[in-house]
Amino acid sequence: MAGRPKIFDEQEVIAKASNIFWEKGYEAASSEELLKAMGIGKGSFYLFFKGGKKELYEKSLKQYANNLLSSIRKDISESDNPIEYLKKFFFQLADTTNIHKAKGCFMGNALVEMATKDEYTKQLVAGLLNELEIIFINTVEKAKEDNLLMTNKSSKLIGSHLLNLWNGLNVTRRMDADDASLEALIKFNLEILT
Amino acid sequence: MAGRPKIFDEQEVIAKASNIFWEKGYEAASSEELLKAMGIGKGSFYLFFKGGKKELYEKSLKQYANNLLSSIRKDISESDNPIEYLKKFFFQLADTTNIHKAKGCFMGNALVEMATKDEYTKQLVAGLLNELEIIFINTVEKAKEDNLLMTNKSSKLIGSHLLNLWNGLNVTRRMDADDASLEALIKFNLEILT
DNA sequence: CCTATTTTGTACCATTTGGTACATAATTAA
DNA sequence: TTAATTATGTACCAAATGGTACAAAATAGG
Repeated sequence: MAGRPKIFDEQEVIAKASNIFWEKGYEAASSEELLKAMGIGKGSFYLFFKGGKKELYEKSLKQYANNLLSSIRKDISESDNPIEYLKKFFFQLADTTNIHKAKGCFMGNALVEMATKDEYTKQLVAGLLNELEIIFINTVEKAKEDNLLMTNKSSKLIGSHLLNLWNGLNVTRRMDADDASLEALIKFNLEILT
Repeated sequence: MAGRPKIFDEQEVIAKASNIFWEKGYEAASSEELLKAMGIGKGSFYLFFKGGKKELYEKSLKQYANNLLSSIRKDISESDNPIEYLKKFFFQLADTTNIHKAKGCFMGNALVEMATKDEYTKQLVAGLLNELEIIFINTVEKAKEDNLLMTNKSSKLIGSHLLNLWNGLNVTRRMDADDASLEALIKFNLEILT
């Protein structure tokens, strides 16, 4: 294989672009700052991302989501009490020291921005969030089987509740409520997991 | 008072601009389409909105929110069962025939878009959403006094839960879930009002 | 060492952006 | 009728946008 060698790794530059997109959203992230963050020039970028900014955005969302989902799946499968894991997962949203506090959920942000702007991307993001919901549902279902959880509510209902809680908290916490209020709110919404 | 007469009403043009901002967000709403929707030219616009697009956006948010809040307060004060009113208020979010289904909540959208972009506007919107929360809290509090509601949870907790539910549903329903699932989700989250 | 191949960096570009300048139109008060 | 005042419409503008063209650089194989 001849040719000048690439100076970047695709996954790495996508990860760097993700941070910009997550913080600023699609439109507000200029290609200039994206390129700067990625550390590559326009020549290379448009050679490897023929779809331009939109392609980069979609790949950012997919990669970020898949990493997150994989990480959660792994943690749950390794946990001896998945319900407790879920609780911690939500309580982290009340932690002010969390770096990502003001950024919300990358997928949720994208859903809001793309909902009226780009049907394809919206469906893509909706699918990713759906995968998170499925994780919730499966985790709850298995916990029931393992007698870790007693409830007459369906796993589907609880899973959809958890996803909606996730979506809501990622908006609500941007109102700068104090940690204690958020914690009480989360605790209340997780009583179903008791 | 001398001078050429105005051809527009400020509140009316703000309302028209609100529809564009609500649907597209701040950045994606171009001044061209805003002006077109408002039916006025640049000359008039920049004369009355010295702050330009940003001022228009903020006034749109304030006016929309104040109208909504006033309307809700009025409905509640006239209702003989405010708790039932609240339930209907939420169940409308599961109605597909609702015109605004895909648009989410104007304030929630703005909070997401402005959170990392403009601290002032973010605080403004957070304040407006807070007013909605206060309505929830006061309504619940009064319902308790009137024995319309029995619960050992604080009104503040329930109010914050309702606001978070509102925020969540306005994101979640953009995933195009079917009405029945959304209804079940809402029903579950409103059991506290039973 | 030369050639084919692949990547890189930069100069360039059309379009769109929000916003301004200013002449003109439409009023009222004197 | 005229002068002062206020609103309107349009021509214009600098800056920023995402994207393209292309020459130069860096490699591998022959």
